[in-house]
Amino acid sequence: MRAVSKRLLRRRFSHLAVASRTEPKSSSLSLNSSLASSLIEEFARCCYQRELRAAMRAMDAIERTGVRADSITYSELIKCCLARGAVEEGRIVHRHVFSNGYQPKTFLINVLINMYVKFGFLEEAQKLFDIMPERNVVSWTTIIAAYSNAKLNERALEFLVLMLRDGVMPNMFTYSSVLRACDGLWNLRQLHCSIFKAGLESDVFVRSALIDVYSKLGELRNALGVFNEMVTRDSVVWNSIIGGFAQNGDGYEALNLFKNMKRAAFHADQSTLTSILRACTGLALLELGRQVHVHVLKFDQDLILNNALLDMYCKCGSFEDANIVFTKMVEKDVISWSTMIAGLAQNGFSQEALKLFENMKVSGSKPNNITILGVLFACSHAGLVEEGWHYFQSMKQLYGIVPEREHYGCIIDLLGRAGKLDEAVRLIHEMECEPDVITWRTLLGACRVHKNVDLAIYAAKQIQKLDPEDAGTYILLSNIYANSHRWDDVAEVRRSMRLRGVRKETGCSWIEVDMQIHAFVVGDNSHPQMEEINKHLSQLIQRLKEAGYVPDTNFVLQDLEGEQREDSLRYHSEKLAIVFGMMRLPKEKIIRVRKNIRICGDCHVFAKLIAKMEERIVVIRDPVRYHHFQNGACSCGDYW
DNA sequence: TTAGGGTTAG
Repeated sequence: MRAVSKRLLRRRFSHLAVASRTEPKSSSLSLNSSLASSLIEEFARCCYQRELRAAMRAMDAIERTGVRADSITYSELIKCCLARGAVEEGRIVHRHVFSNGYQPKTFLINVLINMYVKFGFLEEAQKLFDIMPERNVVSWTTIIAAYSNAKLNERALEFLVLMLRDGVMPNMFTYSSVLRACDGLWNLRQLHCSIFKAGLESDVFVRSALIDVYSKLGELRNALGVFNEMVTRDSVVWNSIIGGFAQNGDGYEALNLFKNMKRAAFHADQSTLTSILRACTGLALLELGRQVHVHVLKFDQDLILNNALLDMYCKCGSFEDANIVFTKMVEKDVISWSTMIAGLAQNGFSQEALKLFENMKVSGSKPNNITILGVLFACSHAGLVEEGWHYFQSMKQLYGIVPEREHYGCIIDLLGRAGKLDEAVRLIHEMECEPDVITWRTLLGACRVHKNVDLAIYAAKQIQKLDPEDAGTYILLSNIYANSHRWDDVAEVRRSMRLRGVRKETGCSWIEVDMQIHAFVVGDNSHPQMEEINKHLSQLIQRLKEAGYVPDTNFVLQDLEGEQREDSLRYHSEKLAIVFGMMRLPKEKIIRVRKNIRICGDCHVFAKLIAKMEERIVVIRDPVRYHHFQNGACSCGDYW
């Protein structure tokens, strides 16, 4: 126990001595002021040391002497209850506050409301708020913040309107709370205007809330505008803007802002590092991620940060590192398990993912909808039809998780890949939720693998009904026609694309070498070493051909002939990136390539052969999964 | 007495 000096107690609780002299006394009891003073001193000591039970006893004793504790005394006791998480004692104080028909001051009711809010009893907070004779800005702000935090956005905004009608002016506390309740740009702009009119736009809390909400709505230019206008920034504001860019998939800008943050002499804390890890994850920057890991060690008990680290290693294709972090983690939650399960599944270790799911259940952690998605993904990508069905059908019964569109999507993928296209279509029609573009595109992908042209056309038409601008559909359809040598239909698809202004996403691959990112796009010769890369690639292809490699021209979209067809395959961006990696990275280093569209069959064969012939490990991450190439094989088992 | 930032899928 801490030793407390009397001087400190007097300074902190000087008001109590005053209270013992000024508060109304019971008429039937004469006050023994010396007894009250000593009890008050005992009460103050207990509150200061958070000895709740002793403080409650002291409060009882004080009131038995006929002294009613004042508002500040009660509020100290409520702080004590909050610090101890003592709900029942909080309720007892509540009863004391209102005993003998006493009408407490607005200040004290606010404290009680705040106590119920912090304990999570919103209804009780609301009841107290309703019976208040007078409500000040703190009363309104406390209740608005409570609804904002509970994600009851409409209610929070409704109370702001009621507050204004009541003639109470919101302050910076109110605005920073209510901003989080904005789920649309219209509300946000209105509030931003009100903040400006009230002259509160310079408050750092309000600014960080504005940055955060603009970011969450994807309005990064507005978020950056608010940030740039700030004269004085603190670390939370920096974290808000960095997090905003990281969460919206602009890792480059997040990293750039992080550099500026360091230049402005701010240190990275857990929140900063989490966002930076997310940026590394999005850009597949494993080496930078490893450097961030060194800083994460300072916060090795931080669960959120460790989870971000797990995700970074999984998504950057280094499952070994993820496993080391996961094993060392003292605390694991459903996100840690789900990240690892999905990470294993995406990296092609389906059986291991399912084993980990069993371990998770043994550990007592309860799976959520995302965990099950990872499990179904593992089954789907390994062609485990029976296991997938089992998990899908039991998820509601065992874990109370209602299948959502994404879960159906995994099963449609599972059935489709296994060639059970009719069953996949039947399931789409039986879904409890409406199929969306992704559902139909999943079926379309399966049609392409199994060359079912008629069903592909049906699926594509469903997609085009929902989204006539979807470029992916045109590409897949064009692919199917090309593989069936239906060049007239290919031309028709391309004509429709031109008419609608739909453009195919250009394939791009990235590779990190010496902490620099190198990007490769078909037909773009701007890379300074492109001549050397092309030369190296031609030599490699020649050697591969001598070893039996035949370019698979079925993946060529255009209706080209002979060598022209081969050429368009030769310069696929992932091939350029792999060759560049071979040129620049030592043999023991893994060649890690990130791609914006899915890997084609020819590049897949190429990577397998290169891995064998050059004795290298190649990892390619496409938007859906990872391919680990080693010894002439891929972790996906050629099923993707 | 009231307020701000970070993690899993899609």
